[in-house]
Amino acid sequence: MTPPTSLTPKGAATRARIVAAAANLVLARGVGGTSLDDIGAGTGTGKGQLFHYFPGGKAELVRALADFQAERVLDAQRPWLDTLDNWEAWERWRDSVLAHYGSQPHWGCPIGALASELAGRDDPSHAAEVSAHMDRWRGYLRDGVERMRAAGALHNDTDPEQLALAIFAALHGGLLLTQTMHSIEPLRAALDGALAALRSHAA
Amino acid sequence: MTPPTSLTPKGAATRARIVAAAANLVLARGVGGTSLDDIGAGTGTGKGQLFHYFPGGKAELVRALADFQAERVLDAQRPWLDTLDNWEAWERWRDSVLAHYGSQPHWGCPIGALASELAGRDDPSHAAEVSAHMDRWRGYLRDGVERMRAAGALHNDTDPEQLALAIFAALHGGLLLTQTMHSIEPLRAALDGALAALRSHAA
DNA sequence: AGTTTTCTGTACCCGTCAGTACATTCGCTA
DNA sequence: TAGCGAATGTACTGACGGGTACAGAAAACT
Repeated sequence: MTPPTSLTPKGAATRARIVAAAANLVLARGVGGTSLDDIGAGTGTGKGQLFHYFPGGKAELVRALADFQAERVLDAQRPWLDTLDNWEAWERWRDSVLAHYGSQPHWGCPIGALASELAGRDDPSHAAEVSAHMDRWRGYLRDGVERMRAAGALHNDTDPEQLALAIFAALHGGLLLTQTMHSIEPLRAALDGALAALRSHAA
Repeated sequence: MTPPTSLTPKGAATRARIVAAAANLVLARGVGGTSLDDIGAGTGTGKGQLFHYFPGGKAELVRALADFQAERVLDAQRPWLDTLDNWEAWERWRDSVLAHYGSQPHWGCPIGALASELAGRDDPSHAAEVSAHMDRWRGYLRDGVERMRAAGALHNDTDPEQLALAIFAALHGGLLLTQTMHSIEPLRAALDGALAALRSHAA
């Protein structure tokens, strides 16, 4: 399950190279559309290395990909995501999301697409690990709504869980549509709509 | 490309049986996760029939599936979807969407999941045909927003295209989350949020 | 230097799956 | 009842892809 007991600097570099390249390939063509040979060709490596660094095979590689992409995506939203407690911060958060996904080499969300493709596959635990990232992400939004309410910016009867769910859904729906429409516009519209919904609860 | 020059009633029934069963299998496990043998087993048929009725192979079958599911999904939203011109109609529409997806044998949206899985695959025209269904669906929502504005229920500076995009994104994001959370709640929250955004443009 | 461990490359195995070939049965019409 | 096309069943093929075996190169450690 775990890579060899220790990694030399060279080994760590190779492993990182594989993850980064595989992440982009999978984002572009999906897990099912990306073979281990593709990944090897994209990194100048072969199956030897792949199974050396990911003894669990493709499943373990995909797990590593999910972790990698989750960090990348969440980092792009910081520091706003962590401190959502005023209207200005929400706007900034929206801008950072738009900027991040607009600069990606491909449309769509690495985590969302992964979660969707893996849902209802053979291994439920596999899908669960990916959706755990989704839950964490959604949790940040819920905390933000909660902070807004605590600060008196939102009505007291606002349900942070529900509202965060709505914002999170809008975000991912917008990302799904960027995939099919090949444009950033749906994401912008979706986030504007989500913030309008948030504002409709203003105290 | 087209099935044999003519179909007997028996043949038409078999074809329909294949489409219906395949639709559910693909909804549950995705295109990549469903083999032609699976479909055969699920309908008591074999590859003989599959290629008899869909000479274009899996690609043609998937196209038929998309058409089938699109009609099914849009029909479930009628008549509200066609006549969105007052607040009550939007509420009814929301209810019909919730009822439909709540009664499905599996979570998620057949069209949305298909569009996401096919985006960035080998055949772009294949993905385009699926997303054409998405565009049509979105068009109904845009017309509804347009009607609301024409009726004076929304501010005149409201952009129906943008607003419909936001509502459509919320819908599909909610559906994506039903897949990962195995609950209808995210869809309900997403639609409530979308309608709140719509109401924020009330005249 | 020598030994051990990590790193890298290649060739192979085996299951799965889309697609094909072809034989057989069914159902209609003459 | 003969014949024709549609409908069905089965066995096969060829490619692809995940995974394994194993051998050689490169470091690290003593």
